[in-house]
Order: sequence, then C-alpha cells, then structure tokens
Amino acid sequence: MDRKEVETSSSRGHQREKQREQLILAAESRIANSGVASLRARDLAGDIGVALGSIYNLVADLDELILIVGSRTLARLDAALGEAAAAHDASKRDGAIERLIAIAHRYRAFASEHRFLWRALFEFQLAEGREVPDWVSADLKHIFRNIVEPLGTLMPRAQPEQRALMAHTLFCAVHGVVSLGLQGKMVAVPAEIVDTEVERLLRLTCAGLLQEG
Amino acid sequence: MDRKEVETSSSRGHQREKQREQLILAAESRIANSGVASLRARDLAGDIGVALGSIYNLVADLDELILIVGSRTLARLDAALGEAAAAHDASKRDGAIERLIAIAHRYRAFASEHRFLWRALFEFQLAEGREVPDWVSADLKHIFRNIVEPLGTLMPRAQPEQRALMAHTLFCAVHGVVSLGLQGKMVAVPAEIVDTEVERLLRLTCAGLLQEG
DNA sequence: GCGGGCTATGAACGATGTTCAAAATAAGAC
DNA sequence: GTCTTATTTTGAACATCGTTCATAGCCCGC
Repeated sequence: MDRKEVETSSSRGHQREKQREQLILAAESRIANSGVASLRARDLAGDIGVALGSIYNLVADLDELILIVGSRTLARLDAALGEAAAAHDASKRDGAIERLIAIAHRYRAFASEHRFLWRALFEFQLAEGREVPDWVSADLKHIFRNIVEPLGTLMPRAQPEQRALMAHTLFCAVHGVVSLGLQGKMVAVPAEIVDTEVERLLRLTCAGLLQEG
Repeated sequence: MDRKEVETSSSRGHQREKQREQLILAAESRIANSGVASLRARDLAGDIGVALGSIYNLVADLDELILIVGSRTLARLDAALGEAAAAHDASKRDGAIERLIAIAHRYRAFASEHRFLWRALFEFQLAEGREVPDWVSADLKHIFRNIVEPLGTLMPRAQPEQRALMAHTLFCAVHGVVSLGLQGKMVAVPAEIVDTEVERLLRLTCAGLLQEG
C-alpha cells in the first residue's frame, strides 16, 4: 500500500502489459495470415518467447484473445468506413446515396484486404453461456451512425427508430452480398462484381425510398 | 465376380449402407440439437452401436459426414422454398413481388426452425485444399430458379445473366439480414422484425426495379 | 468344418487447450 | 548483503479430440 509497493506493482504491471500487447499483436498477425481456426497457444508462446503456461497469465484463454483482436479489427473497420463516408455530403440526396455506396464499397474492400481478420469477426462463436462484450455493441452503434445520417436525407418523414432499423437492414444486406460473394461459399464472385452488386442493390433501395416520399 | 460373390457383396454392401444411413441420421440429429461444433466421433459410434474405428469404414472422416448432412439440409430448404414459391403467380407483377417476399419469409422460418442445421451450412469450413462438392452448386442453382422466375416479370428488358446476377444479389442480401439478425451477432433481432426487414428490403428493391421500366 | 479374405475393434498416436505444483525470481526487512 | 516472503514463470501433466492400424473375429464358398 505504501509508495514503494505502488511503484513496484506499477512497474511490474507495465512489464506485464507490454507482454500482453506483444501477445495480442502476435495473435493478430497469426489470425491475419492463417485464419482464426489455426491459432495455437503453443505458437503464440513461441512467438513472444514465453512458456506455454504464461499465456494464461496474460489472458484468460484464447477466446479472450480472439475477442481483443476482434475489437481492434472493428476499430479499423470503423475508421475505414468513416473515411469513406466523409467524402460525400449526406445532406443532399445524391450525396446521401453516394455515401451509402462509398461505405459499402469500402466495406467490401476492407473484407478483401483483411480477409481473415474480417472473417474472424463473424466466424468466431462465443463459448456457450458467454456473452458478447459491451464494446461490440458500442463500436457497431458508432459504425451505424455513418449509415443513419444519409438515411435522414433519404427518409425525411421517418422516425429515428425507422431509420435505425433501415440502417440495420442495409448493413446486413450489404454484408450478406459481400460475405457470400467473397467467401465463395456458393460461387466465388470477383470483387468487382460484388461491388456492382452492392451498388445496384443500394441504388434500387434508395430509389424505392425516394419514391415513397 | 460370379453370381454368389455379387450377391454376397451386395448383401454386405446393403448392411454397410444401412449402417451408413444410421450414421448420417445420428450425425444430423446431433448437429440439429447441439450444433456442428459439438459433433464427436465417439458419440456417433455410441449412437449407432459401433466401435470408434468403424466410423471410418462408413465415411472418410467427419467432414464428409457434415457435407452429407449439409446436402440433406439443402434439399429440405429447396423443398420449403419451392413450396412457398408455388403459392404465388410469378407472371403478374404483384404476384412476382409476393413470391419473392414469401420465399424470403420461408427462408427466415427455415433458419429459425432448423437453426443448427442451417448454420452448419455456412459455419462449416472445408479443410484447406478440399473443394466444394458439385451438388452444392447444383442444389443452389435449383433454389435460384424460384427467384429468377419472378425477376423475369419484374425485369422484362433484362438479359438472363442480369436476372441471374440480381437473383444472386437478392438471395445474399436476404441471407445477410436473416443471418446477422437471428444469430444475434450484433444485436439479437426477433424473428418478426427480421421478417419485416426482408419484406421492406424486397418491396423497396422491386419498386426500384419497376421504376427502371 | 475349414481356410482365406474382409470387417470390426479399441488401443495407441499426435494435436490441442488448460491447469498446477514446483522452481525461479523479485521485493522488502534488517 | 542476506534472509524471508510473495509473486511469477515454467513446462510436465491432464483431458479431449480426430484419426490410424495391427489384431482378432467373422462369414463365405468349398
């Protein structure tokens, strides 16, 4: 409790925190290169030059590590989409539509560039009983802001909840096209075709919205 | 090679085929109840009253078993969607739209009813290097027919490839809404809300299509 | 009944995530 | 500086997996 103890524990804690960050970076690198399914505790221990058991002094288990990497991926995705959104003025009709398309294209590009990290966001299944951490909802709400804003222009009479629901629908729809298209689960679709698909989908939907008045 | 040998091998083969079917049913039951991730070779051996090693006389490995169960799921999905499609006349504009919505609603219902079997279709990742079997593409093409047909009414001037691409886009979009909505990955959405979302999405898209002429 | 090919068996192997008793290390007291 | 104590690091051990394979048993035609 005295000064020396506080200093001590903070210095130790600092060392520990450095190792923890090394571990997170190693995990991120391995996931990015080989996919989340091939993440191995023994590999990570070797990566950061530590014994196998020490991994469990730095994180509770591998699931926590995957969640942390996921939060970093979500943050990068948020930054990328925000950048794409900023390029268009959502207060004008055409700008609003172009922003939605730009976000969708950036989403597709992000999925292509960070294939394994992006897939890890959705492939990872929480162990039974564990709950999605709070930061997931928080980060997603932030991402959705970029979609809700142009919808204000395109759905001027709608209530905020209606716009929020539409933002959710559009995000999920674009995600579906990107996900099934790139993953090649049914048929592998080239990236350019996926881009034309999401653009077509958004233009048609926006046309329908504007027609409603 | 003579008759008796043929009879023999066919009777033995018959027994083998019966065990194989038992194994497939056991796997399907376990996946349906607990998800594909908790499928265990030892459990299956116990289910059909056979030694652990015998599993590998009936199928190459568990991946093959999961693929077989997947093909059965796809067949059921095809039947369900076909039934929903048959309820509407795709040659009239309103009927075409209603058919698309009915198919989407049936898709959502199928996903709800056969949660784990449906998720197994998409969660399962082929082991590195192995290819998607042919029946996947074949079954999917068949499913898509129910979507392409009403698009003929809604996109009268379009080329067949354009209609096929739009069918792909719509399927993926609806899948995205259903998948992310029901799975509760971001926010768990009640089934009824998911239904309203896909219906809204399809009505807006169809309105956009009709507006194009 | 009997001999030869096929099949079923479950012990064994190699991975894997996770735990834990013991060793090593660091901190504090004098 | 040295000793005691608390903390951390270690890697062997454990429990589960999928998968393999030598062996034992069985069924068939003869």
